[in-house]
Amino acid sequence: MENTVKTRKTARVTSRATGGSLSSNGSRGLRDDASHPALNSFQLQAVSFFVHAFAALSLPRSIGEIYGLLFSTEEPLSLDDIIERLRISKGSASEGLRWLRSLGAVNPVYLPGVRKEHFTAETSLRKLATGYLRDRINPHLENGPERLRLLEDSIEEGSPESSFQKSRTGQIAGWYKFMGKILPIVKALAGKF
Amino acid sequence: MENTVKTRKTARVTSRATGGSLSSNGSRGLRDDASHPALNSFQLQAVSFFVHAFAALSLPRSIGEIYGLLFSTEEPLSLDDIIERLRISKGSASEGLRWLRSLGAVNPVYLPGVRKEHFTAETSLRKLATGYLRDRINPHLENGPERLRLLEDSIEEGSPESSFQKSRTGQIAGWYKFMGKILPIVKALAGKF
DNA sequence: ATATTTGTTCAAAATTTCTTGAACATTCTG
DNA sequence: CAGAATGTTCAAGAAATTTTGAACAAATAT
Repeated sequence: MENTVKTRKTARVTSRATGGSLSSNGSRGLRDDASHPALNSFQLQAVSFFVHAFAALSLPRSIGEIYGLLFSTEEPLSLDDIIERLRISKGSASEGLRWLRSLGAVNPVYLPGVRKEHFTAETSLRKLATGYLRDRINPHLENGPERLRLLEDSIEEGSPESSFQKSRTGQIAGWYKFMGKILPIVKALAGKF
Repeated sequence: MENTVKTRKTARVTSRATGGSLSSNGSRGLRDDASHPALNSFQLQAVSFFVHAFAALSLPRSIGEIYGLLFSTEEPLSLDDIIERLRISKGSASEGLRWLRSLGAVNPVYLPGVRKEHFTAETSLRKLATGYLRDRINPHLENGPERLRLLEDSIEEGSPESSFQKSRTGQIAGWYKFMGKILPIVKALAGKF
């Protein structure tokens, strides 16, 4: 469902693991153009790490890159810092930051006397998990009851299948109950880390 | 990150919710050509339901369609039954079934005297959750220790950042511990549904 | 052994998703 | 207020993923 390794227009190279073992610099492809601030080895490795981790959630590479850079950098960075260092477009950086911000994965830092907005990575597991669940999981669960009702309404009452169909919708109802139970547990446990 | 609604070559139409509320038949686009077995309303609704649910996990539509059809059909279905009823290609059906089978989301049913392999949907939450975690989550977690070591090895010992970098890698180590704790809980609770 | 049925694989086409870059909006500065 | 700085949006292009369909392989029947 995801496999190949291809080259990009720019110097960036996808880092999809080729099945085999991890190269010491999992994702290269951050151009190191003398005139621009290069990433140190920890930052490079962190970007690689998060690009991979975010890909596991089918999230775009640019988001992993941005989070990885902020995660591995102590000072707050501005949009332009991110663009320069990762050599991604303004559009990607802006949209990526917007996404991370809405999740709560990134914290705005107000630096007195500085115009540009700066950000640091949020690393609290509780906040990250809560944000992810809120933004990516809940929206689907909220539709749940309505979708379930649609399904129930389509049961062919009186037909020979109706009994089977009822057991199936019952099954789904159980799945929703499971989600209702497990999510609070996840949040609670995440709070301990 | 996913938004538009477009038309396909065939009669299929994407069912990406347009933000608004759910149409009574969320995903149409299953051609209803007089010569082929049509889906009943419950099946149509179920396919729509699972296409949507699987999309939440960024899984291909065809997989949702296949699972939805099996879920909503009492009798075991063969590859050809699936192709006919969903009007998808042999390739998609075969690969989709392979994927569902490897997850354990689909059960082969051996019908005496019947050549074709037939399948029913597995609906046990425990089995589905276990399969999903095994196939899609564990592989990433297994790389974890190696990736973490790469990151630790890239810490610039002695530099002013090294302390910060150590706290960051410590953070990640904590995340892995969290996963180690939560996954068994998820499996255990799933077993109760 | 040969033909037929069943299922898999994979290159090319279709589709979706992501990225870029430039236009636009907004806020600040002098 | 004009101009500069900062950030957002979005259409077009690039890249990645999914689907198709046809060739191939395997298994069974005749």
